Amino acid sequence: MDAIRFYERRALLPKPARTEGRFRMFTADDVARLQFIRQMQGLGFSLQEIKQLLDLRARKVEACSSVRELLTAKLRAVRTKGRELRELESELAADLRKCNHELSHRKLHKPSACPVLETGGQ
Amino acid sequence: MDAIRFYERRALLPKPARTEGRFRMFTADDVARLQFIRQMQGLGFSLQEIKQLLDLRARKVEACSSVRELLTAKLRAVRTKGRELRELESELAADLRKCNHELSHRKLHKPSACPVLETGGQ
DNA sequence: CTTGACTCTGGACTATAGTCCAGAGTGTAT
DNA sequence: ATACACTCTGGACTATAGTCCAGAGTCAAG
Repeated sequence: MDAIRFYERRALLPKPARTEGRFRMFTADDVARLQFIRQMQGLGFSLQEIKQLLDLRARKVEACSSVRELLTAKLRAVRTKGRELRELESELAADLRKCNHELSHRKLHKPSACPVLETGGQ
Repeated sequence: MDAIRFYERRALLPKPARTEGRFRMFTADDVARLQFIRQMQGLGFSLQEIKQLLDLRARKVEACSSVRELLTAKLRAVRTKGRELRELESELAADLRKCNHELSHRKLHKPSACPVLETGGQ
């Protein structure tokens, strides 16, 4: 819950309506926003960047071209990240196949050998 | 350069050989290691996690099955991240197409409208 | 062999993204 | 009505991932 107040202070979440006793009342929209924040964080965006993205979607701005630029930049970054992630994935998957294969033939060979560790995986 | 000394202290890079005057001498292997660290960081792994991965490749461990488990976990995480990233990418790409399209027809319509901002992009 | 650019050290400092806390107040189940 | 769990606040603290610094030393070119 402390994180929510933190996001509120950083203006990633709007100041919520309160009960008579000053307790925050969250809307479904707040929840969706929070989920968006968490997802973007998981993808490696900073709170500052996430705020920019959120602001893009909320603000009534005239500067469509600046929106366009930010989106283009984000998209490029996301594509690069995705490519790298796919490479890492196939490396890890290959390591894992080797490891599993070795494991299933374990008793036939010297038992301390691990093919992933031997080769360094790449 | 400060970061390198930091990684060294955190044992992500090995203690390098020194010149007579105590200057570090880096090997090609050190450079590759550093590149690996930077790439993994870009993919959202913490230094601690990266250290684990590096240790896996360096240590002569008998516990191949624990290696297997760590790889499996990493792979699952990487796949999920990749899926999310692809979703975000197509969202951003769609927003961008809308934005570009609107831009090219700008003068025919009300000039302050931005389709990305109007719809919220999803 | 001097000079200027670089590196050495430990320690202090920074930004980010929170968590933890005490003391006070609130909401609700019984 | 009271107990108990939860929330409120600002401020202090934490972990991560570094950067910046002063004072000392080193390397390489001229």
